[in-house]
Parts: sequence; structure tokens; C-alpha cells
Amino acid sequence: MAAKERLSSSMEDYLEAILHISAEKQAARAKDIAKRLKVNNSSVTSALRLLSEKGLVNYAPYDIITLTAQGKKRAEEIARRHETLKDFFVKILLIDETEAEKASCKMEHVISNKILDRLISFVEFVEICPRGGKEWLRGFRRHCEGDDISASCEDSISLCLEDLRKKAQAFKNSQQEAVLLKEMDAGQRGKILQIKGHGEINKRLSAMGVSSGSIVEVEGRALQEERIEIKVRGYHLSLRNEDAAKISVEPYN
Amino acid sequence: MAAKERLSSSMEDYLEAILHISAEKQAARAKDIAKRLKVNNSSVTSALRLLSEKGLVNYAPYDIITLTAQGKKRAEEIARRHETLKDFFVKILLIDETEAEKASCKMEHVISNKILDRLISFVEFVEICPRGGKEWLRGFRRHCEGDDISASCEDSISLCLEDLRKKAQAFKNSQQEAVLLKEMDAGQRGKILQIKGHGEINKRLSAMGVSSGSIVEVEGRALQEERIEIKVRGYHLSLRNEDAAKISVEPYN
DNA sequence: TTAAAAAGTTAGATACATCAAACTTTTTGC
DNA sequence: GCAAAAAGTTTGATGTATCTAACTTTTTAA
Ligand SMILES: [Mn+2]
Ligand SMILES: [Mn+2]
Ligand SMILES: [Mn+2]
Ligand SMILES: [Mn+2]
Repeated sequence: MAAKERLSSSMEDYLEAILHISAEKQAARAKDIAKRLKVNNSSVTSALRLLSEKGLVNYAPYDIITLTAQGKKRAEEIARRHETLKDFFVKILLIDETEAEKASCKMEHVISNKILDRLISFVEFVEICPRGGKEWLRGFRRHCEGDDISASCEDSISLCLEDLRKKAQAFKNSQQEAVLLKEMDAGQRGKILQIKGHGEINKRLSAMGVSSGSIVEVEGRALQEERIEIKVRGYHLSLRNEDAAKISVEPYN
Repeated sequence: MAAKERLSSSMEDYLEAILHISAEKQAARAKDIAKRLKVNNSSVTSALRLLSEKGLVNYAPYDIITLTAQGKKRAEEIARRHETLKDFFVKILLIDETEAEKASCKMEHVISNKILDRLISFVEFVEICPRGGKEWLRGFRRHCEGDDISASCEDSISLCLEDLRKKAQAFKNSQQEAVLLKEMDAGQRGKILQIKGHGEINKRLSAMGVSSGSIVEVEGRALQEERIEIKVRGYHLSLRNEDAAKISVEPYN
């Protein structure tokens, strides 16, 4: 396999666009891409030729456009960066959707993996640590709105002192029970305790930096409850129940 | 005055480099710039010609290189973006210097002002709100190192429950006394309460988005204690004591 | 003072991203 | 089935960033 060549920001955007259009429609057409990226049709043709040369898209003149396996992987990686940044902007910095969307699509091309990883950990930590959470972010919102930071914090603290004790207790209690990922409900979050066996999933997960200690969130079910959809380290995954049964989790909520 | 034209990332880097070299030496020479930016000498010549055309650098063949007033302003703005990002990476995300340096110099060119502003507020909030602070970040560090998030948080909380009450009290107390900025010590931080009068400083500060409510940090003194050096909203400023006496502050620590 | 070294510039090339205008192929609707 | 519309491509242009190699100016130091 060819070494993972550096792609320009533009080419990354083309891949990302193709991924999203493919998910929405059956096939991506040049015009859809042009529209989405606000570029001229002819620019799309050039881009496709280049990406095709690099083995990232399947393309022949006048034909429909699909991503190769490699191209899909790259595109998904870009989408992950995009989503992670946007999440941080929206959930933590309390930036509005539109602005967050625009900004993340610019920054996704230059953020390093290490920082991306930390950002994921940070958002997890803020959301899960009882000392952070919604009340704390409410304090931040007030601070942003020019409110007295003392008041924002104080409020947050008085709200918090009792609350925190309760949260901490609940948190401690929840630690006792381990559950199989398979059994968790949509919206639930928890920490991976163990991944049994050495099969496919194990490889797939560790390739993404997922291991015991990682925070996992159940996003939903699919295919007549045959599969569980999860998010971990910014990746959206779909696992067979069979595989999800091999993962034990300590749930948080 | 010409409308603030969009500069390419490269040109921004050239400006930033010239600013830093000028601060270190008397004058910037093409070779220093080339070395710093790891580009060929001839690339520097082209860049300088372009920046000179735009009125951002003073340049003539074989002559020394300086920033124009306009160029300096732009360069300082870029340095501010750079520093703000780096601060966030180092102080909050706990990224090492080298990586943070590299990353911020890439991202500085694409981050929006709105997000930059929020990032500044966020770092302020984390550092000042008693519910955040060092203990909380220690919890985050442990989480990053793969430690149990429960343990990280729990630790942080038990450390915190008592501590927090004290901090909250101290915080509340500190609220009473207002102090003149002029009188604050290096390292002290506080919230601006009022900026008296309508002179120069008032204009300068409000142009940077500084107003009552903004968090200010005293960085030091200069010119035989004649001036006070502060940091506010990511800007490094030097004020005459005379002017600093017009600003009342509620100190935090 | 002057020749060699260092610094800086110019010329010419490659690569990328984009566009408008002219052209070709495919699709659509009668 | 076929003409018009829509979609896609080619051509040729501009603008940016960079390089190497050849050349010029300035600095240094013998
Ligand atoms: Mn993008
Ligand atoms: Mn994107
Ligand atoms: Mn930079
Ligand atoms: Mn920089």
C-alpha cells in the first residue's frame, strides 16, 4: 500500500464532500460537489482527476463518483476531525452552529492528531467530571455574556456544593456495577473496562486508540436491534451485538 | 486607509517572523527570516516585495527590513492569535511546548475572531472559577494518562469539597475591595470595574474589546516603575501609571 | 584596498487552486 | 427517436508559494 500522502486542504474538502453526498444520495455527481464546495464545475473535474490518480476516488469521465476503500477511510478521518472540533466549539465554547460549522471545516485541515486526541479527552472530561458538567458551563455562559464572573462561579458553586456531593456519591456508586456494552441503552455513556478475546473488534478498536479506559457512548441501534451504534474517541462505530457482548463497560449515567 | 486585505497564511507568517526578529535584534535581515521560516532566500525576496506593495513592510533591495505601522499591527494580531492558541494547548490541554508551538502556528491562520475570543474567555474561566483551576486540571491530566476518570474526578472532588467552600468564601470576600490597577502587583489578576474618563486609554481599550468585566493580569513594571505591563483579552499592553490609576479593578488573588 | 565570503536578487521552473468560455456527452421530455 | 437542457470536460488564463541555479551587491577581513 502507498504511504499516506499528505493531502491539501482542498482535496480533503473534496473527499469530505463526496462522503457526505454519498451518504445522502445514491451517488455523488460533480455538480453536487461543486455546489457544496462553492466552486466551479471545472475545478471539480481537476480535483477528481487528481484524487483518482491517488487512488482515493473511482472516477472516469462522465461516470458517477464513488470513494475507494482508501478514500473512504481518509474522508471519514476528516469528518471525524470536523465533528470533534465542532463539538468542542458548540458544547464547550458555546459557539452557534453556523459559526462552529464554518470554523471547524477550516481548522480540520491543520489540527494535529495529538491535539485532536486531547480535545476529545477534554470534552469527555468536562462532560463527565462532576466538577464540570452543565452547571459549570452555565457559569461559563454567564461569564461570556459579561456577567460577573464571581456571580457566575458563586452561583455555580452554591448550586454545586450540595449537588457535587450527591454527584460524587452517585458517581462512586455507579463504579460498582460493570455492564456489557450490548446491554447499554441509547444515550448512556461509560468507561470501557475490558475487551475480551483477540478477534476483529479488538484489532479495529486498538487501531483507533480505543482501549480499556476509553469513554464510550451508545448512539443507538440498527438493523432490527442486531447492531449497536457507538461513539468512541470521535469515531462512530457499528458493532454486532455478538461483538458488543465482549466489551464490559462501567456506565456513568 | 486601505481596507484590511485578507493575507495568506504564508504572508502572515512572514509578518510574524519579522516582528519577532525585530524584537530580538535591531533589524530583520532576509536571511534570518529564511532561517526562521525554513524557506529559501529567494522566497523571502518575493514575499517582501509583496508585503511592501501592500504597505506592510518597509523594503528596498539590499536594504534592511522593518514593519510599517500597519504591518506591525497585523503582525501583533497574528502573534496574539498564536499565543492564545498556544496558551490553551499548554495550560488547558496539557500539550508540550514544542507541539503546542507548531500547532498554534498552523491554526493561527484559520481561527475566527469569535472563536479566539471565546477561547480567551474560556481559559480565563477555567483558571479563575474555583470549580475549575489547578486541582481540576490535575484531574484532567490523570484522565489523559489513562487513569480512571472516576478516581481522577473523585480525587479532584474530595480535594475540592472543602477546598471549594474555602475558595468560594475567599472569592466572595475579595469581591469587597476595589483597587486601582496602578496599585496591583505583578502576577495579580482581577476584573476591570471601571475605566474613568474618555481619553486615549479608553479608546485604545475599547477598540480591543476591553471593558468593565474584562479580566486583566499584571505582567510587570517597566521604565523605572513608570509603566505597568498588563495582559488583557490576549493583548499585552504597557500603560503609564497615570493611566492605570484611572482603572479600578476587583482583584482575585 | 581589494578579493573572497556572505547576503540578497533575478530568472525560470514546478505545483496547486481556481476561474470563464468553448466544447462534448448524457439525460430529459415530448 | 430526437432536440433541447443539463451535466461534465477541455482549454487557457490568473494568482500564489515554493524551489534551484545563476547572478549582483554588500560585508568582512587580510
Ligand atoms: Mn474543510
Ligand atoms: Mn469539514
Ligand atoms: Mn503561522
Ligand atoms: Mn505563529
